[in-house]
Amino acid sequence: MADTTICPKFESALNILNKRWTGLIIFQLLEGAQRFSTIESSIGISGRVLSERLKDLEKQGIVKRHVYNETPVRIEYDLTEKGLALKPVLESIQRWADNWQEADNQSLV
Amino acid sequence: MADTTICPKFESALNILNKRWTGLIIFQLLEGAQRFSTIESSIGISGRVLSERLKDLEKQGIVKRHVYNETPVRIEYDLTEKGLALKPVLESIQRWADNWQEADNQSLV
DNA sequence: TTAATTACTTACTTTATGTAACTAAGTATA
DNA sequence: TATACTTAGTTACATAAAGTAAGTAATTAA
Repeated sequence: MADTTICPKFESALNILNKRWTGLIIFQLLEGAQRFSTIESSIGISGRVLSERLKDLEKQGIVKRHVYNETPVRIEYDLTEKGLALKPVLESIQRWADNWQEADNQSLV
Repeated sequence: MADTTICPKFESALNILNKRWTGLIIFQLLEGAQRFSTIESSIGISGRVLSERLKDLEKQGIVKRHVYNETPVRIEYDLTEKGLALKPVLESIQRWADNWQEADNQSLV
């Protein structure tokens, strides 16, 4: 794949959103900290990919993992400040969707 | 893949952006109508996938294809009103990137 | 006649994602 | 004591998506 001349910050930001599921994961976490299994079932992602995404997002400083030594162990993920800063992005997508998307376009995926 | 309970319009909007390359294609077209080979080389996408994406985007009413019978034939793609309406989305991503992304994060893709 | 140009398509390879079963640590139950 | 349950993953394998490189069709130029 060739290098491009577009702003690298912008490109790396797009590379977060253009991976499948990341948008929905962040959207979910905007509602507050959540556990692995909750995210998994609420957005319908597979555990394999969720695990991969959360590690990516943690590495990028967008998500933070918290371990609570209860029984059984409780682990929660929440957004960092950097992650919370994506809220306007998700909101602008929501606005566009409300104005321009048909409600039954899911099949066009 | 399970059904989710999240707003279907929002989900289908995310499904546009979370396909690889669509964000960059739209970003390019925000600068005005462009031909296939121009988009191809400016963002570094392969012809195979670009062809696929442009068809998708056309089907969703985001991009319009214009044929000019010159020699050799000139074909240009530009954004529809619906496509242009994505400008604020791309701008909010740009803003987030400026504030939060490191310039050298490309490798984290 | 051969080559060049544009906008693709085709065949094949590599990477990403989906599915389902499995593991580890701790606790509860029979 | 052995079995089962829970959460948070991981592993192995299958399918789908994307990358690569070569090919095609139409038209024109050398």
